Amino acid sequence: MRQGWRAILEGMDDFVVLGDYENCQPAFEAADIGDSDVMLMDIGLPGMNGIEGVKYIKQRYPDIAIVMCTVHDDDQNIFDALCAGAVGYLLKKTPPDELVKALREAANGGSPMTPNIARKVISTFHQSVPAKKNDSPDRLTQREQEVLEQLAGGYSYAAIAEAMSISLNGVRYHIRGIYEKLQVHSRGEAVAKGMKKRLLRPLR
Amino acid sequence: MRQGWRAILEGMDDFVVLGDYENCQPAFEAADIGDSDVMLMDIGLPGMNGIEGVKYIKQRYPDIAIVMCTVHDDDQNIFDALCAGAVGYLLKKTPPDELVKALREAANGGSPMTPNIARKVISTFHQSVPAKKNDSPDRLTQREQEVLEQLAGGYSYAAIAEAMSISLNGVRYHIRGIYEKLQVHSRGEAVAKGMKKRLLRPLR
DNA sequence: GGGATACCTACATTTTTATGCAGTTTTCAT
DNA sequence: ATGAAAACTGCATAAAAATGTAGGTATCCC
Repeated sequence: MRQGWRAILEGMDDFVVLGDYENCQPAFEAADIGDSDVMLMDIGLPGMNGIEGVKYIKQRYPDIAIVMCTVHDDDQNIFDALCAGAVGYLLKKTPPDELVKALREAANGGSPMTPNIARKVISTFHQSVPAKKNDSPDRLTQREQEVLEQLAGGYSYAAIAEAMSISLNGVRYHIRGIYEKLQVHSRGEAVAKGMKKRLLRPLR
Repeated sequence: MRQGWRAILEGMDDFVVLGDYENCQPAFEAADIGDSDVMLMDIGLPGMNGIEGVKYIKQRYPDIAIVMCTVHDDDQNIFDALCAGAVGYLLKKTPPDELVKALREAANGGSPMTPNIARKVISTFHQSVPAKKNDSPDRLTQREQEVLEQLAGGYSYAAIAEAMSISLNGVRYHIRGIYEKLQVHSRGEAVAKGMKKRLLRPLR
């Protein structure tokens, strides 16, 4: 597969293949590794796996655009790779012409992904819908939602009280409601659970 | 512009245009609005803006795939739209053939985006690189990083102590370090700041 | 052989949080 | 008109968390 791609890429006049390796070790020892603009990386590799490989490269050469190309399409691997610093994520079944297009895109500041993976990524932003009147046995009230957001922001009860123009006890009242509905017993847990349940937007 | 797109889409035999509207109000009143598979939405609209529009639709018809198509390419608008529930984000300069392709992609479970926007989205996953020995006047130590992750998980000091096999005071020791380096005075603030600084992976 | 840094323990004190209990007001649906 | 739900207020107490002070041990660098 590697050989095939090398051949294809060498055939394009806007690509130069600096090297191809079966695993991270020899690749990272190559003298010209730092000259790469784009790097294609697998995950299931002998020795250091691809995700660790991404971290390693990112630490030394932060400007190389790394695109994952692997058979793994589970959330864990996808998000781990992206967190590690990969800019794109393709599956091995990607046809050659799309791969070439993807590499160009990566080199030009884009982030090539399969449509499916793109949707997974985008979905992490979606907040849970308030839902009119139905389902969730105990969804947060308007005010509770507001308090939860403040909690996530790291403000003290006193600060929240002031921001919301209510008393300290008022804040306590809402927090009680939040804890009960979320089934937690501390601020940290509430925020963590709020994130998981998409009640809070990722605070970035 | 709307008229142009309508004409183009009506020309495709796999599209049926249910309607096109200048703003949200009349669109949401259309009887067949719920039958849509895909919806194209602008942001700068008279009356209810596009982001609010997305929320409104998502609440009533969660299965409609909404693709933003707008001139706004600033982070705020992009992420607000995605948080509100949009599955794709295009710019108005998108040529017709790509737009059609994007709408098909959206209908088939994909998330069309311009390469630039895709990179912005992916970048939110990237964690700050540990950095060998240089810069950041006070970056967290290995252990502090671990503790911060536990804090973000919502665990109590006691739980963290057990998980890390150190004493309660050991946990306190590291938390001190974190607070000082992050210039905060509470758990919530530390987690919030850790997220902003990309020290923590978005906990989704 | 220092000196700096990370890692850890222990103890004490003050602030915040978490919870229990009680009561008032407004709104909204039956 | 009645009742449930939401949005508060107050007071009290126990449990956590935040901070200050004071050590002790490794490791790495010059």
